[in-house]
Amino acid sequence: MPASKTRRRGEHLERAILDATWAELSETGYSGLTIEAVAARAATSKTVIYRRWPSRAALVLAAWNHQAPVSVDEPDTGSLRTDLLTLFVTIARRVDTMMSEMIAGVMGEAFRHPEVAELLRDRLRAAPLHDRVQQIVDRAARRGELPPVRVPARALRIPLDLIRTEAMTCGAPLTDATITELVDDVYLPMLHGLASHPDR
Amino acid sequence: MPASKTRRRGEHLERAILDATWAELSETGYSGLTIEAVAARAATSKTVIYRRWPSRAALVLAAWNHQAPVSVDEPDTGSLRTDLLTLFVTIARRVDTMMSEMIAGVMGEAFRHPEVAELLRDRLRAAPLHDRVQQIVDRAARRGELPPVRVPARALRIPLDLIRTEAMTCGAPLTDATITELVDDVYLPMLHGLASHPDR
DNA sequence: TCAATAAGAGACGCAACGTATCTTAGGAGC
DNA sequence: GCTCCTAAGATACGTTGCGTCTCTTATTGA
Repeated sequence: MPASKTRRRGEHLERAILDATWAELSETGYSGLTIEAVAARAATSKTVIYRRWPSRAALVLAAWNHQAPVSVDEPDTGSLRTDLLTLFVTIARRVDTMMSEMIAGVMGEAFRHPEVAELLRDRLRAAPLHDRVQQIVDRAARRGELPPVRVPARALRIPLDLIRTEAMTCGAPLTDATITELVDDVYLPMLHGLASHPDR
Repeated sequence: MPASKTRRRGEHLERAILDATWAELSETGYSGLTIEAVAARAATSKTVIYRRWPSRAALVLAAWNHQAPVSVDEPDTGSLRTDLLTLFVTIARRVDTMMSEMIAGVMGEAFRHPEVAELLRDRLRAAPLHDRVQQIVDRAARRGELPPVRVPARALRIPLDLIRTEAMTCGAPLTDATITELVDDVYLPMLHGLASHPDR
């Protein structure tokens, strides 16, 4: 492409590449994503991309982090169970097919590139959604639905873990029935167990 | 390779290919696995493999299923908690790094090949380990540690799901601390919750 | 014994990899 | 405003593995 456009640099260029990566992901998925296609879409060249990110997985992770997380307000629905269902549905909507395939792909490469593994781990652990659970539990305690508990960090992560696992093994969005199952057969019992046998 | 060896066929040949696949998986992992290398190791040619399996993922799944599952006896340790810890450790030992990377790889391809997705789903759901949980719970009920419960199918799958998720995001075998966390902060509370608030 | 079938060898065009080289634009410092 | 110097961008390269194809030859079972 001759000089009709001015040459981009730094921050600006980087954003363009990450946006192009995200667009490619949406269109062709992780397995179909090629550095060459990203370069073409961003109207730059492979070299520029390789200068910044050492692997496809690193690029994709950067693009993922670059995507502004849509903030969601979690309303008080008046009961612990419906609060949880709402939360699970919110998470499930976010972990769609493209997302799952991307995570599977990045996971696969994480075994070869330790630095990717670390980035991925951080990404999955830092999810702001985890805090929501404690808020929901606190509300339930205030209502008297549950004795007050401090939910362990591990238990806070479970909703996202379960939904991700399910989405990845099904290769399709979660059905309402599955979500109800996760809440009624797993998570709600777990919270009741935690609350009524504290510590142990 | 000229005809020093007699030409293999059918069943016999198939086993040789699946064994070669498993060996390649162990050595180079899923991401490094190539059909050409498998063919070379099995002393056959690509054509023969492509005639039987449409994709790398399908071949790997077949090799996985072909691996004879090591049968493990699950002893009665005298308490629900230690029974569970023993079970979790058994599962975790089985889901080692190679296994996790393989599953991640197959999952990635499952999104493109629906028939692979189905095979994978079957493989993950049919795990004989699921039944163990109900046995352990029944024993605990007999001891009086827990009211008797019928654990829902979804809840039976949780141990394997959690361990797999953890192994895949860590890229390393689970530590004892993690296993203890999964039992104490998640699964044991869940069972107590299920047992003391049946149905709901 | 002979035909049908499947194994095995190899060549193919293709796509993307990751690297290396070179030119040129644009920003910083003076 | 001029000049460096850095980074952008283009392109070409060898490599690897893909998946398909064609052709020969061994084996089997009727």
